[in-house]
Amino acid sequence: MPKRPDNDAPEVSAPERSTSGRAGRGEGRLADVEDAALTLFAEYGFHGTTMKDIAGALKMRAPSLYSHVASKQALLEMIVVSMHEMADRELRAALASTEDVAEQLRRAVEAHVRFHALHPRHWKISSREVIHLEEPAKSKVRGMRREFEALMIETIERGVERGCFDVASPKMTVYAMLRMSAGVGQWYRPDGEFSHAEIARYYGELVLRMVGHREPH
Amino acid sequence: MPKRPDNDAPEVSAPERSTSGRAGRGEGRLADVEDAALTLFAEYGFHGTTMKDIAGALKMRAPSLYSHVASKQALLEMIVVSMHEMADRELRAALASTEDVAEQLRRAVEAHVRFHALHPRHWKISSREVIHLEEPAKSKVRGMRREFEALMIETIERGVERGCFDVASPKMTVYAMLRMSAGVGQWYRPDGEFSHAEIARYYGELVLRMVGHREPH
DNA sequence: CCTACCGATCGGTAGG
DNA sequence: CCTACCGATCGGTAGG
Repeated sequence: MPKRPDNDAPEVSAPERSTSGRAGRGEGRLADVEDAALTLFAEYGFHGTTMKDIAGALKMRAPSLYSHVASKQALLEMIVVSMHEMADRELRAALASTEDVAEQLRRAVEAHVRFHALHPRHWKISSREVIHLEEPAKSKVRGMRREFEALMIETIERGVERGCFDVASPKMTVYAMLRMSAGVGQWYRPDGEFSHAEIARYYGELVLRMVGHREPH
Repeated sequence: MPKRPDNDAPEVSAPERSTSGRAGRGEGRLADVEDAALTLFAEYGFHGTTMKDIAGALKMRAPSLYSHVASKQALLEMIVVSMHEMADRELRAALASTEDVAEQLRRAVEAHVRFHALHPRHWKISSREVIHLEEPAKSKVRGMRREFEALMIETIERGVERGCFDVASPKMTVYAMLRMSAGVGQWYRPDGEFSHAEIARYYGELVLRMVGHREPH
């Protein structure tokens, strides 16, 4: 049995005011519920977290949650879908920010690493709980992932065509770099040895080495 | 709710004989129980799998499992601990197989990639369910992981000292390569585009590029 | 936002 | 290996 705080009664460890900066009632409460779910799902898993746990973190009773969210499943959907939308937006912005394909790749990796360092709960939940998403959300998310990978693969292929990358398999290379970047969210700590900016820079360099980029940068 | 097969009665999809090749009774049954748990925990998560599910996969009733295993928790422990022992053994064998540090690193990566390609269920469970391990198993596993990382970091440091690697942060480099190698278990398919031997070879090369290895190999 | 409560299901035990 | 059954807890609803 997972050791998770018992919430037989509302507790005193919750945010005193709304995370979204609002007054603690109204539409801002949905953001609070999502934030509590984010922390608890990431720590104990979707099935290891109960609606009572989430409510307890907000000093509420479980049934009260249902005035803000339709179901536990809907909470999971919000978390996973919004994460993929954010990551996709950042990737597209990085790719659109320059014409130099090596610089596109570097910025894409830096953005991705920073994203995972700053949103570790989202990826932890997304990666391990997709299987528990109901349709059509599950297919939607899987499609978004494939699209994300395709954008990265195309970028590397473009670099190979232009002669600045030396890559035998763009697909395997992308799988490798996406996993290592996402992995940052599992070991990065804000008070740790490296800042997220340092890590992003370092991983950007690692990836340029992986693709055999030569020119001075 | 996860869509997992209902097992109101024993079903007909289970192994007809013991996975371990024994007669289907006796000590071989423990291996069958572990194998069924491996598949179901990997697919639906530890909390998303019930003892009834595991029993159903073996055409049994849930209470019968308890003559082979002490608890659901004990099953999780067996899976996670044995995985880390296997991976550790393979790493040490790779490091001991040659004096050339670049070759040590290459073989370590190849072994690690192959391991994750061949045992994807073990890592999927280990990575997401450590949190649900009870003490002292949880601390033991975390110690084994740190030791594994330390062995890899030392290898890279040795390469830097000998002048064959160019690495600014062995620690970050190891985190990166371990994540990307473990990630193979999540996309490799036996009937897919690449064989696990091809992937291992490719990832070995990627890592040698990451560490700035130059000499011809 | 609450109390009261629902049917379903959980991991595990008793006792054969 | 089984049936019968335990206390606890689950997500969610009713009705304020």
